[in-house]
Amino acid sequence: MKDLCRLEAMLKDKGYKLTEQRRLIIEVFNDSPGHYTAQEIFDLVKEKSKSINFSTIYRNLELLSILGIINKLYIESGINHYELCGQVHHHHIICKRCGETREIDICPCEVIGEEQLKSMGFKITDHKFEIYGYCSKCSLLKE
Amino acid sequence: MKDLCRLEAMLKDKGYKLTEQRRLIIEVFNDSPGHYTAQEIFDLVKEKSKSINFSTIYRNLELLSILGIINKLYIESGINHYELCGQVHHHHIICKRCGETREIDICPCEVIGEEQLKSMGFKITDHKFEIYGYCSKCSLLKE
DNA sequence: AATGTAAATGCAAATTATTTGCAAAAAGGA
DNA sequence: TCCTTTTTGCAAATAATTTGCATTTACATT
Repeated sequence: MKDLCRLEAMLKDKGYKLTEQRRLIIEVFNDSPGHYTAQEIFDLVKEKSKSINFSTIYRNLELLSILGIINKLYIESGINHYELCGQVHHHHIICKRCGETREIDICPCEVIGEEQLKSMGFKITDHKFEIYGYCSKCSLLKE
Repeated sequence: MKDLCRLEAMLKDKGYKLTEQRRLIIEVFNDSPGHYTAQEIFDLVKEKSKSINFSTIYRNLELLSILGIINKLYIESGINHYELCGQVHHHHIICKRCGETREIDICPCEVIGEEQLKSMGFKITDHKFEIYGYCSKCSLLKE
């Protein structure tokens, strides 16, 4: 809840107005951590008995991204997902047969030196590390 | 050149026909290694004075992906890139604004211990590591 | 509290990458 | 050459996202 206030303060600080819609979008992220698509946000806001337009959602996701409040992440299917910044960081190991997805907390960026990352000439915002293979059950079954 | 023949043989092997268009698409990858978007392939094929339809390109990229001849790279700009499989192992750093994609040869799996990978209980086959951010040009633009 | 103004919203239409249905054309074996 | 199956081109459909514009809203200032 205080988080919510902090985020709202951040908006005001930069001269953005605190609208009902904006509050509802932030609330989605705040209510339960995780990553959401624009569609999911649309549905969740609607559940709160408030209709919202997709263009409003996209415009605000863009804004929150730029302000560094949320992070746009790409998850394989071509649909963008968004998550609050500063959550517990993790990656995934995925079974190619059954699709089981498990979180792993090894992060390559912790292991790779800062300098090496900086030397790439990019302003790095995030990264994806996914390991694919067969889980214990499936590696028995497979072939 | 022999590579091209090998790929073409692979197609025939599986009962697919070897069309002019298919040969031209494979040639793009063969001519110079790298990753291409559908649009880039379209343009490159056109340069060879042969018109080709986008649906043909997409259908063939899909096919070549399934056959394990090329690799589909999902990148955050929303445009998919494709590259030949079996190139020197590398990963990518991708600009979220302009989509510029550069190869990096840091590989997390070399850095993370074998034992740690094994301890996950998966039979690991492959992995993906992508770093996202803004390239030098775009980090200036994006205020 | 009333007002003015810049910012934000909703709506509908545009855009962009990609996919699909279908008739016509081409590949490759018989 | 003929036949069957695959592939292509075309045009239209999707799906996610973006944009233009008139209307509405937030909120600082009277």
